Amino acid sequence: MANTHVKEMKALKEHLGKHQLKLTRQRELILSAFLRQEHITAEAMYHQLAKSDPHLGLATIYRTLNLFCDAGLAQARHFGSQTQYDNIAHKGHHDHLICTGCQKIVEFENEEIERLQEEMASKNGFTITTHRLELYGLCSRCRH
Amino acid sequence: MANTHVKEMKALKEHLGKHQLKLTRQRELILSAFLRQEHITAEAMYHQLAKSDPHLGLATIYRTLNLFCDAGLAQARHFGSQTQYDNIAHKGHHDHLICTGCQKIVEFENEEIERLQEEMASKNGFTITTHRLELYGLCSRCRH
DNA sequence: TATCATCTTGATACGGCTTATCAATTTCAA
DNA sequence: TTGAAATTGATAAGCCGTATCAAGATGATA
Repeated sequence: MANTHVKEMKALKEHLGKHQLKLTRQRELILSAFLRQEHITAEAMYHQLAKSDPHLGLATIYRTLNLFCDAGLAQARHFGSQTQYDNIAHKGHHDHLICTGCQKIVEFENEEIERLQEEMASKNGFTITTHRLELYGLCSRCRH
Repeated sequence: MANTHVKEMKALKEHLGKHQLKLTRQRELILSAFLRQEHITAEAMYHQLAKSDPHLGLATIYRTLNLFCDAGLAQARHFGSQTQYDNIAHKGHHDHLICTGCQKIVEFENEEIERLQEEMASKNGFTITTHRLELYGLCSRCRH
């Protein structure tokens, strides 16, 4: 495990400890691979990791990515017929523009929107830990 | 068919005409039910319409809702494991503040955020048809 | 309005994605 | 080191949406 991901590793261990779960070789491997991505599907990760560990099961990948969601490291997003697991660390300021024609995804960030979100939250007594903003529509190509 | 939905009916007929498709009893029934909703799943509509027409097939609902998407009356959006069909005519959106402690959901609206969304979209060549904004965090009560 | 090519429907089989199941294995606190 | 408890891998099962196809409905045409 690269020491660049110490923070996330620590967060995971904390979650595991709190819920009587165990740190396994597979969980370390999957975390390491996951943190290198901005977002990935279980299937894609399965093929990617087949090289380092040919016996790693697809079910384990699904279970582990869902575990990361519980631990606050990942966020699941349903798109098309698949589930994308977003890396929260990268995603912090990445919102999505999604073309419903060709499924293209464009990422963007806007500080002003973030600021207004904070404002709306505090106005309602909330403290935001994460958010999700997706704009659906047609890209210039698909509009015709 | 209620005469309140004349405009949408006309749009549908236009699409049907252009593509050599036919206007059927089922399509009229489903359109009428669909326009009363802001968004609905095929399954939900299936149960809802079972009263008026017990023989209406689920496949027909899926086909017809997808047809509405093609005709520009509806917009499919993947949510959880299901597909929500949004009524395009309903433009008023509410966004959500979701407490991860007690699961409370607070709805809010912010014109400025909507405006900035449009801005980001057009900057990337997109035309937005719908969006989704969810802020996750803790409400004042759960913060302690 | 009767005809009939074409489209649509309803029932259901099918396929893709994700989760449940369970025996064997691994983890980790004592 | 030991053993209770969690995890894994293989795969069955489940869910959602689409494809298939015979039977029925539609609507352009005469």
